[in-house]
Amino acid sequence: MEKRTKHPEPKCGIDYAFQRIGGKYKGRILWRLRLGTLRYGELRRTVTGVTAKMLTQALRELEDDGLIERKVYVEVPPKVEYSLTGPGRELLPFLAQLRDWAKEQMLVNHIEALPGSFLK
Amino acid sequence: MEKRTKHPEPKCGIDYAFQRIGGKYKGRILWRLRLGTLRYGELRRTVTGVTAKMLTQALRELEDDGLIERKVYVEVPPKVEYSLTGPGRELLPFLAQLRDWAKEQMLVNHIEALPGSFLK
DNA sequence: CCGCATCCATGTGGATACTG
DNA sequence: CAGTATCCACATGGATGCGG
Repeated sequence: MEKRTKHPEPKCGIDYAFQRIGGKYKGRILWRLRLGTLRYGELRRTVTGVTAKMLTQALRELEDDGLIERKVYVEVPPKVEYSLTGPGRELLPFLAQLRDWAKEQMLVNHIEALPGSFLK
Repeated sequence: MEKRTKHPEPKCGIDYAFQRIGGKYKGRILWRLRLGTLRYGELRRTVTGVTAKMLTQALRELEDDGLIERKVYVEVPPKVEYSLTGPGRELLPFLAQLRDWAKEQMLVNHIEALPGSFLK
């Protein structure tokens, strides 16, 4: 094992942000942590479809980028807790807004896709 | 040539949104289009680092997802213009705030990385 | 319980050449 | 000008097994 992902030089703010939260699972991980601390296993169960490998990788990158904090309890059985940092928490309003947009889009697209929809 | 990308079933709103705008260049493309219509060549020059292949692919997916509109002028030389649709425009406040967050993070991280910073 | 190591399939993305 | 077509390197991501 060696280096953890190093981002290429961002071209602008939008680029910088997407390098940090643009992964396949990172948005959902941050969103799951909005209500407070979660253990590794809880994240793995609630972020459906993620494998242990990808979850660990995403968590490490989020940690390296200062968006989440990783706290290890040295005990048996092991316990590791993840929580948002200040910068990570600042992303929540944007994610909420994005979620609202998505919910509206899903509704509209679903209605338009219906056969014989009254909107057509 | 055949099928253009089909998204897997989204797990939630956050997932849905990132499937549509989460690519390597999509955020920057949408952001560049915030001020109005742009031609293909203009996009290619201003979205630095993108190749023709990837730009075309991203534009097609954004079009399929209803976030941008593609308008072809049948003339010589050819001319193709891209602009945001209604749903695409609704993403701009999100991108603007994300950009603000990123600018702040870049500033803070840069200061902390300086040797002998007064913040340390 | 929370990972890491390894192998392997598939996807992403760049370089180059070509076209209506 | 605005793309396609082809080739290929590398990254992403899944499956499985092992370890503190």
